[in-house]
Amino acid sequence: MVTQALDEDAAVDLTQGFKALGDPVRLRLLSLIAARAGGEVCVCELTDAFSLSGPTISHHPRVLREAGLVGSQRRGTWVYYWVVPAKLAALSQLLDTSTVSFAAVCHAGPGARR
Amino acid sequence: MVTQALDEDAAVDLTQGFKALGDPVRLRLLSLIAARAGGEVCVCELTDAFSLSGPTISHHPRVLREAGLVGSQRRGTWVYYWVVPAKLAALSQLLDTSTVSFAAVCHAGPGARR
DNA sequence: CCCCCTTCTAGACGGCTGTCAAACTAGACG
DNA sequence: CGTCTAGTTTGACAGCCGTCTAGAAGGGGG
Repeated sequence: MVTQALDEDAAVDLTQGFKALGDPVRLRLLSLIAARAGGEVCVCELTDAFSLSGPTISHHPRVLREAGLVGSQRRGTWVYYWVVPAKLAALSQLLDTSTVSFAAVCHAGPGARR
Repeated sequence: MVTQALDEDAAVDLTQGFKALGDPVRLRLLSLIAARAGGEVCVCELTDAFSLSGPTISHHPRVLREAGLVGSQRRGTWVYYWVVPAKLAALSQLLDTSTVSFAAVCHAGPGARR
């Protein structure tokens, strides 16, 4: 069954998510958004939470958004961000050693492999 | 109180793990190791699975090891790697939106904590 | 229409990171 | 000891990434 693991394409795709999480600022940013039960957080709140320049703060949510981990919308003057639970769940499940984890994604067939 | 999320120290610590996963080669490497029910995989098998130079292959498991995601041991001529389920579980749980996730780590309250 | 506030874009810069070739170390086997 | 295989270390180099400053774009309010 599972002697084979992730094929390259799947790995690259998933990597996007993990790469986005691989920065302290973004991880805190995401946690800040996720911790908000209401779901939405205004960028201005994010700016206040870090001692970083505006553009830098602006940069990180974009990375999270491009990785599919959060969504965003402008309403009037302010921009709001919210998490995309499905994407987080997908990454979470991959690491969950108590489930099929890697095995499920991997298999891509018996001999497939570059 | 959970309006606040991950503090910086916690974020940096967790980031190590995600950063290690943020590379297609390492993700595939890890999946290759994790998919092995026996648990252990010889480096030579990893080398065969990728078309990368020896040193490069050698580099990636080291990153995984330094992130605490895998362990390694030399036995005779060969070196073996195995996963550290606890570490993977910790990362997985953080992303599991059905649990306390970020909230739990952040709050640093009643005893619990990484 | 003009100004202000919020947010993003553009460009630049320094540091980190993935890769390789070359050389070295650790064991096994005569 | 000599030599072969397995793996790591070292050093170099290109490309990516996080950060900043400066400036632009989207809207609200006099």
